Amino acid sequence: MLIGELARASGVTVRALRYYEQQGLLQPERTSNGYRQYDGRAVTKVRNIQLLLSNGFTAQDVRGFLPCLDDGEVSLGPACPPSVEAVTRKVEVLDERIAELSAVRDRLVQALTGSATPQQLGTIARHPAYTRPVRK
Amino acid sequence: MLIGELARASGVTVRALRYYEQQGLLQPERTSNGYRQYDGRAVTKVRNIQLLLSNGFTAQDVRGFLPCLDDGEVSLGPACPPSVEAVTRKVEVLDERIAELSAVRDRLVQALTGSATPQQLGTIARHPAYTRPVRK
DNA sequence: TTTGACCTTGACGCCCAGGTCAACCTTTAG
DNA sequence: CTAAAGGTTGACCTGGGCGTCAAGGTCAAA
Repeated sequence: MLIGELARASGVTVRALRYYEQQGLLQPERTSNGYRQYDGRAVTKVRNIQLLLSNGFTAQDVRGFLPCLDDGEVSLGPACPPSVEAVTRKVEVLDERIAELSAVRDRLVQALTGSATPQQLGTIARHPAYTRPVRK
Repeated sequence: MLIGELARASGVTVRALRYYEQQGLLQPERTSNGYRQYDGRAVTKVRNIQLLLSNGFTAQDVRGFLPCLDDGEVSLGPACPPSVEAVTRKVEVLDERIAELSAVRDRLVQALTGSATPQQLGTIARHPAYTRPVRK
């Protein structure tokens, strides 16, 4: 799979793909003529990268996430490079972001329905009870 | 409440506050000597702004959100300036973002627990069943 | 063999969310 | 009166995530 094809398949530009590589997020093979060669898993990988970048994470952040999101065939569990506690912290960061966005969402919905109750107003900053199901 | 106090209270810098104002996100009063004067609701408002900006939304996006998140005392329901369908679309955008982040989170947790099942691997891009409770 | 589509590596440019510095005014404390 | 702390505008700078040429190599089709 060449770069243009990957670009179309993953919905990002060729430029972005080269940038991701430069940032150490992708390491494609090279064909004999120097063309970048990607395998099928790159599509999902690139989508994940774009997803995280467009949600306020930096390329450096993403470097920390990726090894644990990769293909899924090998190296899962505590075998994924970054230390377990590092990933755990990232999960916590994600939970925070999700909670915050959920709070915003709920307030918008309340605004729409016009059913905002006094208790729930102006409380976005102190996250209203949001609990993610903790996988145990 | 002067700008420095608001900065400390809301956890952003003075510079950021002036930038927000320049972007039309804040309209503080001015004291006789030209100092910016904010009321108490500004704290929550600023936190909301920062929250959205740090989650991949632009200042322009935020301009669209704010009137419906404001103080909460008046102008809720379909009385909030942006058209109802505009806000509805923003809610949808939020739902997408939340779903995507949740998917990433779940995959990270799976990587941690080492219990990733084949069906759930490589599926981040096609959002695994995530359903926000739709307020009805 | 020439055209066109695709690829390569630079390198410069842009936008956005601020950081930083300069020059200056205002108010309170000593 | 003077210093310190906080405010003002204006201007330029920065870092991240690309957009956009420029100049050229490769390859299949006509």
